[in-house]
Parts: sequence; structure tokens; C-alpha cells
Amino acid sequence: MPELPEVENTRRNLVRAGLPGSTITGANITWANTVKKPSAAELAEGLKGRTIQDIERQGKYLILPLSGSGPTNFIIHLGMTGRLQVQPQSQEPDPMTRHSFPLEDGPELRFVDGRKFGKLWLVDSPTEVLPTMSPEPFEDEFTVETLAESFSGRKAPVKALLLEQSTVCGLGNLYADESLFLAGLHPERPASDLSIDEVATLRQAIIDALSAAYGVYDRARDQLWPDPPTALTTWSHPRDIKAACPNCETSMTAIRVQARGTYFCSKCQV
DNA sequence: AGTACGTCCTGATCGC
DNA sequence: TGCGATCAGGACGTAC
Repeated sequence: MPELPEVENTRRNLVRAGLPGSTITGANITWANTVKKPSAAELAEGLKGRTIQDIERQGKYLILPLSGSGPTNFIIHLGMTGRLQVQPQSQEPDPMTRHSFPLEDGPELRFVDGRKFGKLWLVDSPTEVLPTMSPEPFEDEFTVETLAESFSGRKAPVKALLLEQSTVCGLGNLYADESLFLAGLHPERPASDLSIDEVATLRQAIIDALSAAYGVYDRARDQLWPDPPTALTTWSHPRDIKAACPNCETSMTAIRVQARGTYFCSKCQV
């Protein structure tokens, strides 16, 4: 499931594919439920003739500012299985392609989404759509104090709070587990029980987990990086096989936190 | 207000 | 072997 590194990866790949500057000539929407605002028909009509100026990202949301008249922002959330591809119109589309947007210069933008959890909007301002989100984890504004503030007074499991975008935008199930593993924290610890030192350790672990997925984080160089999940230590756990903790070789424990599959080491994470 | 749970979806996997 | 049941989860809505 795409989390911050994968969404950023998608963003860069679209930039590399030349999407900025391309003009959308039409829209084939085959699953209207993914269109949240306005209606699917209005979105399809509203995108026609618009030029994509840039591709931005906030948390897990992709924002495509458009020139021309009409709502100025095409916003996309990939959900769990969403992918965006720029392919020649002559190329056979993936069978799970839900929407396609032909471009003026030949190729088309395709939205492939097996489980249909992705979402689209066409609105004047991202603020109409985007929920309250924390500062980007790589920005200076993502401080220990910010994180501690969002944990304050919260008895919910720390992992549950890590999944809230207002706590750490861009984090999802996999990187939440990974961050807690790197921090040596039990996922079910009540968030407000964490000491300030533990919060500081967790903040750094979040940055480290995401950084590992990026390879070397460097916006300016726009470089390729390895497939992010290979960077995860807690990731490769088939449902019924308990892998060993890479630190102490204890079998990893599988539980559910907030109805999410959760893996941790009962010895290293306390 | 904070917390928990149901809902949307379908491919992959499980179990009889 | 085949087929129905179950699982997976991001974010929102609803209920307590």
C-alpha cells in the first residue's frame, strides 16, 4: 500500500514521464465512486482541455495544479492499490485500469486500482479536500514537541495514533510498524505514557524508516531508489509464518491494533 | 472529545 | 480439484 515514500516515488516518476506541461483532452471514468467531488461527469468535463502545471505531494495526496478555466486542482489519493501510469494509448492497459486521461501529445495517464480505494477530486483549493495533517516528517517543523503534543492526553495505542495523518502525515501500516520497531516501542503502549525521550527516539525512528525507503533522501537530485519495502525489517511477514527478529532472533509477534495487522518483537519492543 | 468499529472493494489465500 | 469463506487495509462515517 502506498505510503509517503511510494507516493513520492509515484510523483517523481510522473514528473520524469513528462506529465507537467501535458494537456488533458478527455477522461474515461469507469468507477464513479472514486470521484468524491464534484460528480464523475463534472470531473470528466472539467478536466478537458486543462494543462497540468506541476505535480505536488502533501502526505499521501498528489496535487496537480491545472491551468485554464475551472477548478484549479486535480487531487488524487492512491488508496491501497492505486497506481498512476503514463503510457502510449496504443499500449494495452492493465485490466484493473479504472480511469484513463488521454493527453494532447499522444500518451495517456492511467489510474490502475484493483481494490478501488483510490479517490479523485477536482476543486478550487486543496484545503477543501485535505484533512489536517502534521508537518512533513522530513521538514524541520516535524519536531519532538509537535509529536509529543499529539500524544498528550491520548490513551489510544501509540500505533493507532501513528496511523492518523494529523500525527504523522504519510505514515501507514507498514512504516508505523517499522518506526516502532526501530524505536524499540511496543505498539500497544498508550501514547500518553511515552516519556519525552521515547517520543524523541520515535520521531527519529520515523525519519529513519522513511529515509531507508528513500535510499538517500534528496529532493534536488531526483534519483531513483530501491523498491521501498525491501528496506523494511518488519515487512516480510507472511500471514502464518513468524519471522525472527533481526536483532535477537525472537519470533516476531502478530497482533491486531485498530484492526490492522501488527508485527513486533516482544523482547525488543517494550 | 476520544475511542472503537463498520464501510467500501476485490485478488489472493485458506479450509473443507 | 473446486468453490465458498476469509483476509488485507486508508480514511471516513457513525456510535458510544
